[in-house]
Amino acid sequence: LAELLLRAGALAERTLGELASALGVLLPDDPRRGKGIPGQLIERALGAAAGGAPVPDFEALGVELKTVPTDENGRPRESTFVCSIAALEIQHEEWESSRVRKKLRHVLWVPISAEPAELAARRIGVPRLWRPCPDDEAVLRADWEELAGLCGAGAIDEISGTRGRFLQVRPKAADSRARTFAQGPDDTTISALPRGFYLRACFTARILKGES
Amino acid sequence: LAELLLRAGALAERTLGELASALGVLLPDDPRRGKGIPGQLIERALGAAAGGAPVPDFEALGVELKTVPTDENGRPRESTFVCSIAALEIQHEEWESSRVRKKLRHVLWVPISAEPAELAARRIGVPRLWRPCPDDEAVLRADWEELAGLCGAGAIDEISGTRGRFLQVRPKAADSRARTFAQGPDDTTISALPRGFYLRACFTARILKGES
DNA sequence: ACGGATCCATACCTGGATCCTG
DNA sequence: CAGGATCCAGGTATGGATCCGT
Repeated sequence: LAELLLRAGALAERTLGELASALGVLLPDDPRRGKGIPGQLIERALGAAAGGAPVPDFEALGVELKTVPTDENGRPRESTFVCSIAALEIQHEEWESSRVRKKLRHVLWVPISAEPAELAARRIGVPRLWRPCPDDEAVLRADWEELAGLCGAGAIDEISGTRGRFLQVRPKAADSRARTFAQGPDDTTISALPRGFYLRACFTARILKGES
Repeated sequence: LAELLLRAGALAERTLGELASALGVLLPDDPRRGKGIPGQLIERALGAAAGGAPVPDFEALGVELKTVPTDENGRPRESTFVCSIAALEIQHEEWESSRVRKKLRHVLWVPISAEPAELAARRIGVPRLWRPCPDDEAVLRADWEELAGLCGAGAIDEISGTRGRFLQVRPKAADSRARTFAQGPDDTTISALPRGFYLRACFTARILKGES
């Protein structure tokens, strides 16, 4: 853990362009074409496990890595994706064993300034290792239980991004025509837009400021 | 059904090259690079539903399409792939509702001479619409129950291609390093090579000769 | 001769997220 | 300004099968 923090701290003040050339990665000119690049560069720089596996980024430590784009004042510009929703299985899940809780038990946050827009010039900030305090976990749990409850009750299409105080449900798909199978009313199955859990920017702002 | 047979019959004696140019498809020179091309050309020529969906090729008719490569005497040169094995779910399946049985309930067989090797010169043969007779279905069922039973009991890695009289289990993967999750002994989960069900050539030979 | 190994394409899913318009 | 829409990569699954070494 100490080593992870050291290595992450050593990235602060460097630009993504420096990181990319050190790793031999070519950056796209248009940032819209590389939405996931910052996160993947930091993963590689810190030796995180590569995608796919259902394990934390730093498995031995149980630590998840999240990069977050900030404005010039260090405030998050965006919400943070947590995980996708398995819309047929969530009705059988409980908060204690949920994917959201697992992802958020221990997180290394790495802020990255989104000014300027050009990927190569964006500058990495000071990382912060975080665990939710009991009060925050209580809110996350309440949000999760409300949202997961709606999904499990066949009301996934009734959920809008306005629900939830820290945690929200929003689309997570290639486009709005994408479809997955979801729980419908009364044990039926419906076709629905794939969705995921996200942390609101107001919550991650508190984390980055050290108020959580 | 009559129309399907008419259209399939109209393909007999034509070459894959003729079909490909009629459909605007470019054939690879090396047949090893186009193992699935003959089947896909026939699918398109007959207006079968394209891949992906868990439905028969001709859904309204409940008919599955299978092409089979033959030697100069019309004997199958290869076994015929039926379907992949969902190695974690097969323990809950029964023959009556199995994917193998669904696929084989009603099949339009289209033989295609594999001489010469060059794809464009291969000639389509006379199609045959087939349903398994009760005796054959009894053998298929016995084979399936033996093989599926082994999978469900966590012995998928014990199955070799020698088991089964008409139906066998063989690898179905990009290569031998591919892995999927499978049922292990005593409710454990193991990592195993993906496998599929295949019909032996001795069985499809009888079908093509009209002896089944 | 045939059992194990392999080839191609498409779709879906997850994980990395940010874009953008009303 | 934030909820809905979207972008990319990589892995897995399935469906179309045939290749090839022992």
